[in-house]
Amino acid sequence: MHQTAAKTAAALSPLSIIQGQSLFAAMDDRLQEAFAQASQIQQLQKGAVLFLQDDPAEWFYVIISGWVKLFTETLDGNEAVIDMLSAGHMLGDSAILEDGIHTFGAATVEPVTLLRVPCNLLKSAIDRDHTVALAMLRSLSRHRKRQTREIESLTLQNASQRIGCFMLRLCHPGQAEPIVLTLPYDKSLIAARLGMKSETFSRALNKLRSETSIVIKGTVVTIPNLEDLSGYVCSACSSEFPCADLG
Amino acid sequence: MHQTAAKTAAALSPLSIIQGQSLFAAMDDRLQEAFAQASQIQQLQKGAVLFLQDDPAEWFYVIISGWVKLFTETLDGNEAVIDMLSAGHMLGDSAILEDGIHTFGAATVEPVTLLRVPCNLLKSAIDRDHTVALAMLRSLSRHRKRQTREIESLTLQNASQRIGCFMLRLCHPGQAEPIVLTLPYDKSLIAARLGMKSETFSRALNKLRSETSIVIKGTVVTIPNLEDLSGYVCSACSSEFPCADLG
DNA sequence: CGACGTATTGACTCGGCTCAAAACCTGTGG
DNA sequence: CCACAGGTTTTGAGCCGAGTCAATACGTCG
Repeated sequence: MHQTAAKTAAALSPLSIIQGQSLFAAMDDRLQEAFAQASQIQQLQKGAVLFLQDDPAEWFYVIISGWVKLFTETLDGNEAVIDMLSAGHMLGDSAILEDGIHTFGAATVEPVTLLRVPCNLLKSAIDRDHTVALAMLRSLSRHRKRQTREIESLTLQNASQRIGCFMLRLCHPGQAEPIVLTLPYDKSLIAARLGMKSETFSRALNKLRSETSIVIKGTVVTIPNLEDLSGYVCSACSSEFPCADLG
Repeated sequence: MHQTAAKTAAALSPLSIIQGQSLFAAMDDRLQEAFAQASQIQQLQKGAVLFLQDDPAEWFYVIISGWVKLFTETLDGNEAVIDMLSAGHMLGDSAILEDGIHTFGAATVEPVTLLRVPCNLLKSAIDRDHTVALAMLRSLSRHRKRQTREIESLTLQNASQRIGCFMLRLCHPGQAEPIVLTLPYDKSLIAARLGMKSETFSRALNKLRSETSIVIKGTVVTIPNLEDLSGYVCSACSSEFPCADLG
């Protein structure tokens, strides 16, 4: 898993990371250099907090390896997991458009490598450079779509369907059956991510097992028949299976 | 309510509507004129469909008066109300960033007056004009914030709290107690908007009545004590009462 | 007054949560 | 190699919130 980071460590420079991000792809070389100069690669342990809700946003982050969770905490101490992000995703950048205040918190859930980039640099790049603003628009829009699906999922799908939906999103379109995949992080985290308790997750998984043909053994999931699963899951959703997951 | 539209009908020109929108505020006069030229004012009956999910997006809309509901329908025939919008709000514009396909449906829930604007005009304005792109970014960002609150609300608040939250958002910050307000649309619609059935709404409203000091009589709500209500509602949320409602 | 649509109430079911106990892993040290 | 400690996952029993279906009340408009 994290060997990926170690293996390619030699090839890892801020510049190369930046060039791999669609947000930066449209920038000219000088601007990319400027970003690379101002950024640092960070290695973090499990459970490290990148920032908290209402913090002033100094940095945003690009994930190089590992999983990061976005969350909010309620006054009475509950936590809602808003999203889980992995390699290649950016986070915290949207604070630029929110008066420079983070509207959610972010923490690692395992050892994570990431690139830390100053917000003000991005802010001025957007203000100055039209192509950057357009790239940011595309990024925000993708985000919006993701969130809309989230709302739909929470309102219309039950626990088992949400779990099935989660698994379908781990499948790549052209894959041949039977599809074998590994759950990307702890079940209790998946549960939180899907807005349920881990006990409920466990039971709902059993139900999914009995209602479809999938097989779960530890963290390994086998899907013998995609149609069977998607039939069960997508009936309570507005779009059918290959419901374009948005990077 | 709708007299507002009738009264000011004389002053209503596409141009004046457009100039009242923050998205268009930054445009120069010529561009505003071009938009006004290409737009039309429409009067619609209750239940009119503006567009459906997956429709190619030809137009987007600015609401002049009345309420419009945004929704998605699942394959098995359920409907989720994503948002309810009223005068001054835009809708359908985000399709520009989604390959020109609407990602939700929109329909009126009462007689509505609106301005219909061609999408391609906005699309090219964003592509060409940096200030327009920035305005669009701000608009999308506001939208994103709204959605995030939605997700939080659905995961963390129970039915009564969501109803209370809905009422708090109808209050204006500086208002003196007791606050008297009128529900903006049918209770069954509010229920759908808050992701619950109308029976549940009715019961949850009773509960809210018994747990706080609010008084409901038909469509009129009286809040004798804001703190009392917000204490009940906001404990299950990440931000406290005057949780900036975003236009 | 009667009729229709909206809102409420009642009785029941079911899904998901809580609390508590057992089972399962995984890594550590003897 | 085994035993054990720590965490994670699963299972069990009971509860509560929200959905369903059906019946009743309310309001408003003709």
